[in-house]
Amino acid sequence: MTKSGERPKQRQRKGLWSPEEDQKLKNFIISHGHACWTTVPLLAGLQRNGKSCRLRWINYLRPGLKRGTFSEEEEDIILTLHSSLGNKWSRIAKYLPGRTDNEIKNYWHSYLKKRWLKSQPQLKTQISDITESTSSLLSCGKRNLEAETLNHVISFEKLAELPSSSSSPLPQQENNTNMMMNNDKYLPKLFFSEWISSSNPHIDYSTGVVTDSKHVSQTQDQIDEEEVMMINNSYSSLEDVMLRTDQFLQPDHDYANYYSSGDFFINNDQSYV
DNA sequence: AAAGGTTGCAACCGCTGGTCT
DNA sequence: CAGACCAGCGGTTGCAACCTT
Repeated sequence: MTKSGERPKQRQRKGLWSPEEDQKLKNFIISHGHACWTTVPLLAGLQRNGKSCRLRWINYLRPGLKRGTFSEEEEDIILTLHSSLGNKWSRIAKYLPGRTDNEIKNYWHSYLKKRWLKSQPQLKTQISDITESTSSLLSCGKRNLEAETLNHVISFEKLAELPSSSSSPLPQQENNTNMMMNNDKYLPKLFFSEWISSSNPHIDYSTGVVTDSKHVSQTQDQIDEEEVMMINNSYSSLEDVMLRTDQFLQPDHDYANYYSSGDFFINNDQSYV
């Protein structure tokens, strides 16, 4: 450290990350977490700045990230949320588990914006129609994915306005298929990452950060296994999430036990266990 | 096959707001 | 209260891969 508190100037690398750098960063954060991003590169032996490490971790290395193309449901969510939130990519990303704000932003600029511009007048009409018809559709039990997507999004938007509460984030809502009773027994599947972060203290899957030193000794295999489980979970479709929230959990189940046993997740054949 | 254009994505930059001293 | 520091966010850039001519 210099007199002014600056760290000694070290030649910092820029540009694409090498597999070796990725491995170093991943290993370091998995075993130590990141108390302060500016110290991470120093302690991990990387010639990068903390900001770069943080970005690399969040956008590429952290567990639970979904890779690959966006589903139609995800596209719809982005379009709908963008119409109400604007370019609030981080907020939009909160509703798409496994997707990063950067990924969503890139997808918007490269593809969705064009689609949106093309279909905007049509989209407005659709949304207004959907809004009008949602309550009647739901009351007669008819499945309409678009209507339910919108309803879902509206519910989540309200949720986002609430003060953060990891244990029980859901507001009381009536006549809404996506919001269950606010008693921690029924929750929509989209909140899995938040549940895991609260029920599994050593890894916060919303950021992928190891937070509890008691678990530092966890092996790479164990972590990889959890990562795979998380990824598998992320690939459940929005329809699964929205239409089956009443099925996938029974009252009185212990989420932490579900998580640790693996029973919590969906089988490959998409049946719930 | 080669050159030029386009696209997609990773990473950087600058700004903002929160926290600490 | 002011300044320093940091994390997070959104806009922008750079570049490799792909496509078109």
